Amino acid sequence: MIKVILYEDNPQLREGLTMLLNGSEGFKVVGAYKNCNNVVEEVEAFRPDVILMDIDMPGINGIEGLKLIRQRNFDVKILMLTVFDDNKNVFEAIKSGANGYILKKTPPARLLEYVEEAASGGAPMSSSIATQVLKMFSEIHNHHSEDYNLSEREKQVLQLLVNGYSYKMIASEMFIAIDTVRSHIKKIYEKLHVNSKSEAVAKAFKDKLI
Amino acid sequence: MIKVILYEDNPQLREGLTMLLNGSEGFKVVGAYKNCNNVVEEVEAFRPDVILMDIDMPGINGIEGLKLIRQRNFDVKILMLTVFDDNKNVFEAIKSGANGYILKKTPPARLLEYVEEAASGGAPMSSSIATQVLKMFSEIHNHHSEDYNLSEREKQVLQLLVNGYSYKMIASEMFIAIDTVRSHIKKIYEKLHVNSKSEAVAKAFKDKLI
DNA sequence: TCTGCAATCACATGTTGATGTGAATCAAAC
DNA sequence: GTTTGATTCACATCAACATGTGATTGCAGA
Repeated sequence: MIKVILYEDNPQLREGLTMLLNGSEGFKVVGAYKNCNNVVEEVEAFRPDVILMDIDMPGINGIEGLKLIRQRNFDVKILMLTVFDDNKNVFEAIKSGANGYILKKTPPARLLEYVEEAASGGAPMSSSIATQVLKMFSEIHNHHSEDYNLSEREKQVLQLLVNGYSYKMIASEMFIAIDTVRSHIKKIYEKLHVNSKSEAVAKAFKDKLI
Repeated sequence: MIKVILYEDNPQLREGLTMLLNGSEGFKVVGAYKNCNNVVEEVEAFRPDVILMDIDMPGINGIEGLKLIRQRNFDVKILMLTVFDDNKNVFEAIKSGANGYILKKTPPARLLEYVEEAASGGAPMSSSIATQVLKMFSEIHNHHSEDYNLSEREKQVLQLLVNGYSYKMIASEMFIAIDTVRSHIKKIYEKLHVNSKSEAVAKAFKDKLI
């Protein structure tokens, strides 16, 4: 039996979901509220397996509710419910520890599957949401477009710069003269189009050269 | 009619998938290969809507195949197939532009749904994979542990340092004397436990203070 | 009220970094 | 077989940075 709490401000939808879940084998709604104002107490009292959490609610909204629950380390799966696949909220919810993110227009049968999936440790997502997540992910990790044609030796020097080494330290670390270090760094600046150590370091991080 | 190409080295599974898809309304297998050695030519020739791509194959493997296809900007959805939800491969596939990632043990009916979902722009994922993706995501974005008690003014200075400003530029940007900039920076170094501009910049990035 | 502390400025001194100019060696590419 | 570019080193000069020491102002909390 999967115990569920609903947070949803729209009374019709709240009632509808309650009836759907209570009318289905293996689900039981142990609470249904129109906002998250007492979310911690409610979760503590009823210890649900899954929470269906609307995002847009008056008072404490779904994202804030999610954070409050996660702060307390309750072992509960939280499925976010939303009308739109709004980029910003998806991002925020996921990094705050939501277990899934589904659209309200999800058909009832599919919704029951999602709740079961969440309860058993999965991460159900409406496909439009999943697409967004993958897109965000690949955007984050495909930033390293350029590599500026740094030579091996130049990369080593840049690495040491990033680690906070002075020219002198780099020279002794690499067993070369300090003037050679200067040469390399000059070349690096040309290639990265910068003209100071800290700009080079910043660029190394930004472009994930390091 | 969704045109599909399969890449799968195991002959039984390849045959099985071909029969499953060809035997189902709305799907047609236009090619089935045991490796990616000619992947670009094959995709070019048959212009499939969806590719089912095994990861572990002799010769050019699935990840490499994926990258080859994405390099050419073919408009094709690629579903990765794998036995395990191996962290490293999931990560690599997603950032290389896979549209979905599913386990081989996926039941046939569900697999057909996934192919349809991919064809219509979704991002089907087996739930254990989705869980991993969300976990990776929230790990990446919950790194900002400390904030070192920097004052507002100090944060401003650090921000400008990160942007590559010199002391002189910071002074004129903030309408203060250069000696005041020095004072702030000295304080910042103390708080961050560093002793050079580039170390401070590096730390700002690492700890996501900026 | 007194005490921190953030924010501001000043002066001095030594270190480090940035840039210019020049040159030698060696391997790979054309 | 010459050119290109990576790697190495040298000398010189000026700008930028790091550090120390000290001082004033003004706000906020004990």
